Amino acid sequence: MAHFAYYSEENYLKALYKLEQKGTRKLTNAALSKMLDLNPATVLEMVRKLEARELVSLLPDRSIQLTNTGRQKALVIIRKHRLWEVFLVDKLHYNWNEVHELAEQLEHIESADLVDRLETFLGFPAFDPHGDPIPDKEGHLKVLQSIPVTDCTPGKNYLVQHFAETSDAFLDYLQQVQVKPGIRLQVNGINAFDRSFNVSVGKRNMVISEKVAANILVLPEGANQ
Amino acid sequence: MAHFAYYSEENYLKALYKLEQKGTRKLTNAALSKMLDLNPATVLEMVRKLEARELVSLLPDRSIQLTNTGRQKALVIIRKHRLWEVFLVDKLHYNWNEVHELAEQLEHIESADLVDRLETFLGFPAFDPHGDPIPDKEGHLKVLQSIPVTDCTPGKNYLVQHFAETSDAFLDYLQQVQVKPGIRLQVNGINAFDRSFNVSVGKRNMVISEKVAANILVLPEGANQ
DNA sequence: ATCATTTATTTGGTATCCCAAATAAATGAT
DNA sequence: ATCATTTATTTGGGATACCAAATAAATGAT
Ligand SMILES: [Mn+2]
Ligand SMILES: [Mn+2]
Ligand SMILES: [Mn+2]
Ligand SMILES: [Mn+2]
Repeated sequence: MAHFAYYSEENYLKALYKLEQKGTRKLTNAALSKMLDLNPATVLEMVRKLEARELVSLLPDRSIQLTNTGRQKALVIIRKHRLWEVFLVDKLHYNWNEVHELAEQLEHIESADLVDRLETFLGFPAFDPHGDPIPDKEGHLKVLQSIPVTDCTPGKNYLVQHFAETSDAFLDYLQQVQVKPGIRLQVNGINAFDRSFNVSVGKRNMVISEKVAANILVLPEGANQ
Repeated sequence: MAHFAYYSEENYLKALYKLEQKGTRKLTNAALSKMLDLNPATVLEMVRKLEARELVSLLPDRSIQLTNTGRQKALVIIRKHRLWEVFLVDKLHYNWNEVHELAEQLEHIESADLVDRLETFLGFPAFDPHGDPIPDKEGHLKVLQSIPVTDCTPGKNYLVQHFAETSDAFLDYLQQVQVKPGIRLQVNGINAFDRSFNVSVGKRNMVISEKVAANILVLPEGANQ
């Protein structure tokens, strides 16, 4: 085993990929520092190392861009992270809101084929326990057509697909109110006063804040995954 | 997750435990450096850090001794290492001679209960794929009464238990000649010329060098494990 | 006891990642 | 255009973990 693990490099690439996916137009040092919760000086230093390794490009306007190599590497880490999460939930019976931190560690295990064997063992799952798609061996990621609950047509049936937020606080909340991927959801109405949402989830009626509604992403029932 | 992993500390403790078990009477810096394949200056520096952390004691004769805390920590790592090896062989279908390096990484995953869940999932195995006993939750390790093939009574039946050597070269050799834990072994005779051993392994007869014989550890057939 | 070899230790580096504090540059609101 | 705020960058450090080369100390064989 190599003595330098380059865990950090992998975490930076993943963070950059996530910012890129979020549609952040100009990927700044400040945004990346905030996402990684690290000092901007640290991040600047590291980004320059990543540039030397040709994993990111620093554009003239000082914005940071993943190279194809960098993006590919990020997708490998995401693939590993999500497959380990499936393992933890399906095989070790963790709750789906408990596995993220462990997967943060496991995603860095270095091996040519461990993750592929894991995928086979798990029966080639398409989604992780949070409803996020798992990149295939070639790094291809399914693009989801999901929309936030705030954009749902009232009265129409939807299926919860995944979530825009991934914080522990939000996942714990979802666990508590029993909202998870695959469950049926319908918007019954919106309270004009605070823009909170009356929804049916499974067989229960409940009220969720606009903020929560914006972070639950759903698919129209019967749509292709 | 803490940013300092202390992988090295764990590897040092494991190495010290193994030297201790091997019966090395005076545990020197030189022996530890050789086992870890690191520069003696590096090892000395690290041993002093371990002493500051009260995981080892440096005796007046400059020998290194694990404290109880240090030994307990070593046993936790060994427990994790061996359970991950069982996972890799039983669930991901690796060969038993391919899993050591991967387990070297996986043993460092930090979690309060991952290893216990893994143990449950694997059905509480008593031994790893190499025949070595797995410490329990409290760090208790079965003491094996195994003896090297060089000490066997010719004509008597034995079962291969585990191995004194764990190098890749040796494990690959064993895989090639199909010697693995659980297989029956009998010494038919010893060649006076080079002290090589004529043995029956399973249903086959073969000749093994004295060095190989010394590194295969067996139990009399019918003995308590 | 002497001398050669081995072992332990010191010294001065390196690489990876991280920080705080100071400064410089860019941005934005008036 | 001016000034305040935000962002980027520089500078000087720190921790973990490693190395090579020089020196000191211990060991062992004669
Ligand atoms: Mn996750
Ligand atoms: Mn991570
Ligand atoms: Mn290890
Ligand atoms: Mn083993």
